[in-house]
Amino acid sequence: MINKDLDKLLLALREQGCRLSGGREILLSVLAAAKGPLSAAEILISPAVKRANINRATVYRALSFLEKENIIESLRLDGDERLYHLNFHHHHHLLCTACKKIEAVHVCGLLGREEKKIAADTGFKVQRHVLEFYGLCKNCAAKKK
Amino acid sequence: MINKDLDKLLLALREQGCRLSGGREILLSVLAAAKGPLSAAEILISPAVKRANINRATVYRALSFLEKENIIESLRLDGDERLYHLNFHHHHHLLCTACKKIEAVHVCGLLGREEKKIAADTGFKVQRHVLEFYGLCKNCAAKKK
DNA sequence: TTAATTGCAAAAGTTTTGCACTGGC
DNA sequence: GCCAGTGCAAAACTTTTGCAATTAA
Repeated sequence: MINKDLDKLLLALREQGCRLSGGREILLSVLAAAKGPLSAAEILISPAVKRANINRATVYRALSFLEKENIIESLRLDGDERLYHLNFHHHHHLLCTACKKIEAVHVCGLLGREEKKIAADTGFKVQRHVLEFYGLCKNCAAKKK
Repeated sequence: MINKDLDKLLLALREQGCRLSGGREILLSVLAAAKGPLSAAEILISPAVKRANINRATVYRALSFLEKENIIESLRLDGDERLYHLNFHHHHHLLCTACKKIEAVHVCGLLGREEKKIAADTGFKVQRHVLEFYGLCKNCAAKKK
């Protein structure tokens, strides 16, 4: 499943006429294997990237390139760094403030309606949204009791 | 109105037993006068802060203190810096990707329901959420046509 | 008085850039 | 062969910290 998603994205890249360099492919495979969004720092210390000796500047350049091409998406959460993940299915996140775990969640229907309402009320034309939930995951909520 | 909001927050600060130093008061007045959330850099170059010669470190320390005390709220959007605004009414933002204007918008009812659903489905206990819309404001949308 | 707040300067952390070299197509 | 992509080192930018001096309560 992960590989199927990844293959689709690689195909999309080629179809957009982009070069698929070694660095970009490794980077995408790291993101595809990750359980949640990764920071540039986490990508840099991932075994695959270290093994291939991919430079910090290259990682940043590839990330911003892939984001521009809509292959990946970046998030700014409370922390200091930007987080990246594959842009395969649009989704949102549940961030546990205790253990820092990040889970994915699908919420969108209701925002579509809201966005239409915003357009009608204010004239603002929504192109995309960012929605993240902060709180306690099941485990941490149980511990706190 | 701005001053009424500000006064309430200053009162809240005192009631929480916090010192109300000159720096903090100026900083809050700058945030109160702003049309949208401000970055630390914008705060630093604001006339009031420059006039009072408030140090960069002081601004950052005051901001994180005030955030901890729930007097202000901070956001991470696409840009590189954190943005701050008074935490008077919880709200969200419409960010114009063309002219960078930021408008406030109130959306929350529907998220409350969604958060209950998340708790029921996943056990995750939502404490707060971040929701921001990116797109084109009325003016910019009209220009693009 | 005295504990909290501030200024200053320096450090830490993240991300970007210039330039010469390499590699994909 | 050509242009896009890369490595390296240095810079830029945002935010934090240690310490001595100051200030609000």
